[in-house]
Amino acid sequence: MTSPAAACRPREVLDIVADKWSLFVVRGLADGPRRFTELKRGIDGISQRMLTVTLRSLERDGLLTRTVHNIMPPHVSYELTPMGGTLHEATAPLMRWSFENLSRIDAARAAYDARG
Amino acid sequence: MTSPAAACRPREVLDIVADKWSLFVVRGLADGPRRFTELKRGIDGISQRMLTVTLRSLERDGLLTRTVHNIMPPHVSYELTPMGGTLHEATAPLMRWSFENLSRIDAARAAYDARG
DNA sequence: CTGGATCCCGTAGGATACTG
DNA sequence: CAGTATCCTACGGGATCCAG
Repeated sequence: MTSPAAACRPREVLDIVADKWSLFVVRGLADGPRRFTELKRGIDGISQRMLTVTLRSLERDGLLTRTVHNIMPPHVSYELTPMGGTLHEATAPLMRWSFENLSRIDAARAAYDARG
Repeated sequence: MTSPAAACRPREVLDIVADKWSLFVVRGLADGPRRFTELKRGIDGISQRMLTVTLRSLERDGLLTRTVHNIMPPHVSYELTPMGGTLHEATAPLMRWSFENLSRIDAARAAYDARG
């Protein structure tokens, strides 16, 4: 692509947001540490594989920490890092916007589809 | 904060955000109406097909309007609706977060990969 | 200039089964 | 409980050609 350096690259960070599950995991950890199964129960529709993959990715990005507590029985807890916390705060307006505009978007879609 | 309920479906709206190109298109229209080729030039790496697809999707959701000027040569302009404008505003904190944390994320990734 | 129509490939991601 | 390992399919998305 050889793009000029002038192009800022929100791409890399927005890929975190653009991920299908990342924001839901971040949101699931917003109120404090959670364990794997707690997280899975709290995120509707996520598969165990995608929860694992997403957690690994967020851990790699320094947004959450993974702590193994014991040998047996296995007990692993996940917790947002400070940076993960600020990410969650940064997404708050977007979340609010989502709730406030869901019905309007539904209406727009219906109208668009009706126009054929 | 973050009341536990709200088991709504942010999924549908977050899918807009989770889209690879939507936020870039919204951003490209933030300063006023733009034409197809202007948008394409402004969004680094987007293909003509994905720009078309993304524009259609955003139009369907009521986030932007498409206006065809019946002159030669063909002239189509896209413009954010008020709702599209508020979406852009809602993403502002996230954009700011991106710029502020890019280097930190790069460092976290490097450290993670080094440990691995 | 603004796209629509095809072709084609890589990968995201779901289902399932197995392990420490 | 908290994953890992496969398998497999759908769809995202790039390249290319064509049309109004």
